[in-house]
Amino acid sequence: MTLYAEVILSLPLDQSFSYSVPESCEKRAKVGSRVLVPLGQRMLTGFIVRLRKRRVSPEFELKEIAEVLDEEPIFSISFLSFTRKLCEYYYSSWGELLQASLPPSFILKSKKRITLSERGRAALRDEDLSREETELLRFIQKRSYSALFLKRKFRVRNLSHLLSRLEKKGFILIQKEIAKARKKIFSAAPMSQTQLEIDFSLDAQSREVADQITRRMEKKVFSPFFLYGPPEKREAVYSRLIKEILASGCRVLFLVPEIALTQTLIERFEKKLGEKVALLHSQLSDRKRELEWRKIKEGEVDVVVGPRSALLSPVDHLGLIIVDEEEDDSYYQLESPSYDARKGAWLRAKHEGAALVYGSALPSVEAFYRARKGKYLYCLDSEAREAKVEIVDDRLERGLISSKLEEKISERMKKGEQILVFFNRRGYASYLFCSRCNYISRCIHCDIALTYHKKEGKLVCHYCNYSVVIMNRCPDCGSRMIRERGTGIEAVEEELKTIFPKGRIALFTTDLDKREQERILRNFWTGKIDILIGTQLLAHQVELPPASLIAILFPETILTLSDYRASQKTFQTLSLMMRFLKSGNKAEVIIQTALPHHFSIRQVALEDYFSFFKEELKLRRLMNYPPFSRMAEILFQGENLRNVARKSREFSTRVKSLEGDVDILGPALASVSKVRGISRVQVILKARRKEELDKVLRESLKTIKLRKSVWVYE
DNA sequence: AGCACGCCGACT
DNA sequence: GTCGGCGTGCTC
Repeated sequence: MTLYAEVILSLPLDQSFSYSVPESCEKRAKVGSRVLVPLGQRMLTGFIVRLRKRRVSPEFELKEIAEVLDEEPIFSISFLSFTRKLCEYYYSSWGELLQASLPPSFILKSKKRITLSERGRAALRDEDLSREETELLRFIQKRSYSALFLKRKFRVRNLSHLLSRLEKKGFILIQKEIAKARKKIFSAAPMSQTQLEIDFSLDAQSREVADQITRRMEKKVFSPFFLYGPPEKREAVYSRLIKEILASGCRVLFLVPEIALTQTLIERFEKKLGEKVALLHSQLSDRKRELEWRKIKEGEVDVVVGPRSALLSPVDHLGLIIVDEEEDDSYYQLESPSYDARKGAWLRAKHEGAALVYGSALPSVEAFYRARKGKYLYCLDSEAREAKVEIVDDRLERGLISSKLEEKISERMKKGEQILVFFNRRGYASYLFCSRCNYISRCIHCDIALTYHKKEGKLVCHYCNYSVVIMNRCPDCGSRMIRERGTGIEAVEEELKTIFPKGRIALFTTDLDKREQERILRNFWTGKIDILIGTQLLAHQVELPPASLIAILFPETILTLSDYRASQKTFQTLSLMMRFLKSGNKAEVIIQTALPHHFSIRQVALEDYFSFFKEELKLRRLMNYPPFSRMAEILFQGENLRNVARKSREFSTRVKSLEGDVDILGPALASVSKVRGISRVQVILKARRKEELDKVLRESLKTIKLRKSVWVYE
């Protein structure tokens, strides 16, 4: 009797494909196994998600599975159902998510190899060929190439046309081959005996919290916790919980923000937890990643530490998931397959009956609200400190650096103390314009003005990196009256260098490469820099030597973003910066702003998260933003705006025609309406509950055939 | 996604 | 007439 398999492929489709299982594969074809299957002209790696004894749709002949790639299923049933839930929640493709959870070498697919034939060689000599034909045949003279490579190399739109023509004429050979899977390497690493060195120094309050959580954890049913408190105390509680869970024979998943996994943290973890920990991070090579994946799969690892993608690692017997620094947005993957690892952790813990611990000193308003409401908030008091914070009203100032700030910096410099300056805009000026004809240089690929980078003498697009050498005449009217508008961080540096010519001043931005960034940090640590000026990148550093003066310039660059979370982002970023303040009452912070009365700036100054939370929550309630509603942002993208606009209108009409209590905003051009030549139109949906969004979105997304991304905010 | 097919203007 | 650009629709 024939078996039929339902197979999920890594395509941007919300659909499975059915294949018949040939007798030779019947034993190994199991739910959760990888298979090689034919689809159209290709061979692809898919995943069996269901086996049937009878075929469902008898209308057409099914193809056979070509090969089962695994001896034992690579995905457990519970992992399959968890990932399915996760991508349903975020409207992503299940196949893409499953693929993303595996090392790249586990995915086999056919590739077309193109080789020049003898006749082709002759034709190249003797025959008259079109420009494109000659170009391609010449290119493949020396060696053969894959079709995909050629497609990228030549910007021919319809390569398959060209290739099949050449094949018909006998000029080229097209072979389909499947890259050989590397031999299975089962790293037979011996079970490590490393004793866990865990620090138990918990104060009374932390011990009480840890005990409460432990008691609930022992029941081995899903239970969420939110740990609100400073990093050292959270870490102590985590250590204790990890120990408890390990003792009970379960494993731990520990998620941290992308940027937090620096070498120092990795070393610390290794020391504390020994070899039974797998550390996943972005610098890992494919080879190393595969090795770690296998170690986790084989159960040789008890604790998996990593950024959001670690959520998808194959840990069995999961007893505890920790999501530290819950407020960090790097948990939300915006590229396909998009998902939020914070919600993902919730879903996974629920599936596995595990405990879930979020931790933060600056929780997102949404999570904090839910934790309070759901009665799973646990507070660890931080030691009150009285930082001296002063808000300087910039509207009364003339220069970039207020006289107050200048005075303070000068004082600190005299004492030989270090200063941190935060300003969140790269470049020297937002743009250049001609004061005669008002011409502004814009990016040719994106709908945005080019940012002036004085050091490089360039105008740069911050969206696609396109750049042009700076002009001294207006390209439009030829006038020399080129002016700057909008201050960037390079201008801050220039101004400070003018005021303090002897000061050792450095910039810290993403414009520097990794090595330069490290060099600057080292120099700041060793005291070779007096004033370090940086953007977000600086604020997100895990550690910096404490500074006795921190200057925050124009936080309104974040506050005026068109995002309902702008206040929260401001509060978070400024608080992050203020972590680097030296303790003791001599240290101080200056916030120089044109919005000195805004509540998020005032409450940062008071270091009062709770007041900020209450204020922000009030606004969210008034405006019906999350956590009081759920929002979905749908971004339509395409080469011609006409088509994108038409499809997005079609979509909104469809949504409106469906029954549902959903508000619809747009379609409207996205805030940057074109990026890399792709036009962008967005629609925002708002509803009381996620289910209401689902009801209309599932239906209407299917019918619109255009590249689209969906993001969920809740 | 990637691939084939079919339609249409333009150029030997 | 063919070539090559482009939109459309399907893949078990």
